[in-house]
Amino acid sequence: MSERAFKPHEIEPKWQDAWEAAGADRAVEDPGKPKKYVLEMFPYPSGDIHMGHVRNYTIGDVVARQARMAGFSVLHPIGWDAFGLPAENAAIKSDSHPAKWTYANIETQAASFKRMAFSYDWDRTVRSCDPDYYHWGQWIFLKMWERRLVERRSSPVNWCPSCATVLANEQVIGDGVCWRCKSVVEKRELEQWYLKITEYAQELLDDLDKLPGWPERVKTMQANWIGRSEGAEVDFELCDAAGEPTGEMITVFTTRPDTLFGCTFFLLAPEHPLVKEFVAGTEHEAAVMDVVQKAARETAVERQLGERVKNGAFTGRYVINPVNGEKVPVWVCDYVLMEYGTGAVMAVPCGDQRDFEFAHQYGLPIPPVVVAEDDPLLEELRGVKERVLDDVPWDEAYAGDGVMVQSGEFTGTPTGKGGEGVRAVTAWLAERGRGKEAVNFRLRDWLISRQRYWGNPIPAIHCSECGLHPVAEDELPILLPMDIDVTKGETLADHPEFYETTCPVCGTPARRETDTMDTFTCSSWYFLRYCDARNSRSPFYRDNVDYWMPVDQYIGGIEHAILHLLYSRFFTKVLRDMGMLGFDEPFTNLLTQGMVKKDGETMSKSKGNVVAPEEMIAKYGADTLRTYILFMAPPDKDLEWSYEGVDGMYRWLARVWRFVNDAAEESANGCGIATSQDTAAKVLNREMHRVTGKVTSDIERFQFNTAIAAMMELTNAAYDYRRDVASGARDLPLQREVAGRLTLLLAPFAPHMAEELWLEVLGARGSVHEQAWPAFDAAAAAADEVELAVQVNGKVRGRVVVPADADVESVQSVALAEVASWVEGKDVKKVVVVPGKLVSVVVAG
RNA sequence: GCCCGGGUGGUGGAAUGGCAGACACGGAGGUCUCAAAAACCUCUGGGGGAAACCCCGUGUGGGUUCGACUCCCACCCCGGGCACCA
Repeated sequence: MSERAFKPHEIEPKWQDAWEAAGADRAVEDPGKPKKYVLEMFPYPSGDIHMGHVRNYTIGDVVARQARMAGFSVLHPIGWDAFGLPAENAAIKSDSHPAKWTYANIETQAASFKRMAFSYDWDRTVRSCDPDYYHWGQWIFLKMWERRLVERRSSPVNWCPSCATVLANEQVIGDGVCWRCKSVVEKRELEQWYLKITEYAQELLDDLDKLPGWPERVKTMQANWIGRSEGAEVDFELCDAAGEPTGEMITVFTTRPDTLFGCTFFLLAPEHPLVKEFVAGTEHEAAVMDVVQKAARETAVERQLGERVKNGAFTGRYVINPVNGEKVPVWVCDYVLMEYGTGAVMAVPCGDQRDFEFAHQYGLPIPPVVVAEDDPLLEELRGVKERVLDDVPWDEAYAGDGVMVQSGEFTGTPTGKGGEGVRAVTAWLAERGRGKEAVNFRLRDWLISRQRYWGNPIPAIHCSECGLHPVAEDELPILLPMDIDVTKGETLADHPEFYETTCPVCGTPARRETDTMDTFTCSSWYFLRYCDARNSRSPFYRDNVDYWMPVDQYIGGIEHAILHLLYSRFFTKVLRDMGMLGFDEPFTNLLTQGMVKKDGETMSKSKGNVVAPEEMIAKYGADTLRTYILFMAPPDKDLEWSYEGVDGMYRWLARVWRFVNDAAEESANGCGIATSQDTAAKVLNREMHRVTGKVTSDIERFQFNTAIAAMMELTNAAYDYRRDVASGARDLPLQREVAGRLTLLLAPFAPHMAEELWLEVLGARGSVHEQAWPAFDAAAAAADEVELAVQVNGKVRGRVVVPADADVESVQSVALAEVASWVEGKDVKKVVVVPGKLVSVVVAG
């Protein structure tokens, strides 16, 4: 037989050109079809594509291609997250300009994506470093400013000495290192720009419940990051240096107001403004300032190291506990954080492990106020209202549920997390105006300013006469100047021609802001821009966004579980409140794909274990690479690269190729007969229908590995048929139908080969990618006879073949006969028949 | 410490509570060939047995069930996130 050889390198470029010329992948708003927005996180143009890209974008491409065949109007766009520090570092290394490096890499990656046959609508390409994109990033910033969501203020911030810029909280990862360069982050007190994401903390938390299509893991991480705590704010009255009440209040946040009677000291963060005021010129100044300075010097890493020693010092001042009027000493200590709550804490050593340790260290009293029901101590203290015991006999604090003791009128109240005691004490305080219910979040505002050149300029002007002003909307975009030499370490702050301007309010000489925005501001709305990518009057029109959004399927790495995904949710909610769009959440379904590893480790140049996608395309073709990377593991799990596995995938595709060619040729020559009644043909026909259903449902559930396995089973069934049935006796129309079906099912995975088989081998009309996805026929997939396992007391002792529609009684009797020797002489207690599966016989004796 | 995942052959991995190990890689043997490659065929969890077949087996120990990789309880190990957050 003179069949055509499988030559991926000839057919792949041919079809890529043909599809591009035909504009095959353009997204069209077709009112006659349901829409589907399939999106993969856009890449950073860091150089050649790597296997992580191949995996991410292949997953998305299979989903997009299958959706088109299944009758959806599909938006599947691509772009580049093109601002950022690596471009500056690369420019310094190569004595070049970040723009040059960035655009060159975009070209390289785009060419690779085309070679991989990713079916993008290239007309909608977005590059975040293009002025027509970052223009609208600046515009959104101004709109946020109008809505009081932008703030410039001074606070302790994270500083990366290697990147020479500040970082957002979310960008400090692991043991206090920079997310990008892994350097140890320092604390500095600086004035910076913030987006007030905390205004949306509650909604960002609540709306996680609106995302059933997100992995539980990601939602948990976001919920933990937002970190909501319920409790109360309690006002303590300050005393003056002589210990006399001043009438002035200081507020603390606590989750356990029910333990207020156990408060024996009061703590201030080292950075708290009252600290210096309290100790200035007193005998306590030296010791307190020692604690303050030590805390300031401490790096994030030092804080992580081993068992932390708590440092503290008495300030000489007192506050008054509102529930019992007790005078409580005020200490400064390094485990209280200025950024959380009010920077002041009521210490309850019997109920909080940190306070417990601190009290031990400095010899402060630890009176028990909440005692567990099963604690013998409760017998001694039950009903005791006044403080009679000053030190608990415990080795550690008790934070669980229990009964209040030594707590005045509240003594005897059951309490614990959300217990009655919490509500009772809070209500008591509220009645007297000394406290109220309160909620605190761990989430901090998003620090977005960066002291770097290659980013979106912040559109603001500093006037020494009249303050800080936004740039006028019609002056946007503030163009990022190109004549900056980063190889000399220059930033915008080194270029007067950029920053010298006049104040838009008073007209005096003023200074333009020289910080740029965090790149994550660019990636927080790019998915909206794709819906209306060439709009020059607005970031996007609402009609277009409301048509395509929300993203039906979003695909990307787990490393963005908090960062990008949280910021994008925030932007979406703000834009919704601005009336720019009409939905609450940007990404309906999220798939976090696993990493591609080699020898158990992530691929990296320094480890020398990188497998280059382009080399694999050159050796096997893109179809093999695409199919392989989906077959090796479920998409959300890590994948271990195997060269042998790629060989195997190539072999299978070649096997499919030969079968389709043989089936087409035999059909054309007519060297067989139609005998679709025989058993072998029935088996093959059924397998074709079963596999159609399996591949369809597996793609829906992102189980690409089992979808491919099912297609392999169909291939094997086809080869079994050809082996078992002599060439003159084959059912040629069936063979041809199977060949066509396999080609259609394979189209999203191996698009070039499927197209070649469809048009050139099977001689069909119209691109395979424009064909309707084959419908699943359950009746045709059903067998008329089924084999059942017969169990006796849970063990398989035989098998019977029965008609698929056999009634329970006849199945039972056939099954009992099959296992007669196991049942003989025993008492049959029960027979369970599971249709199509098995028969379970229970015997005794 | 708290919160998520996960633990199945030599390997990657399959199994709406229903025959554990689909599919593939690797391995062994074979067909074709002067030979090799390719292709094709057979076998491939462990133990016992000549064989039919039997016993054991999804991290460990219990439980629910006619039946558990799957559900429940306790524990061990691995990976990830958070962590002096009051």
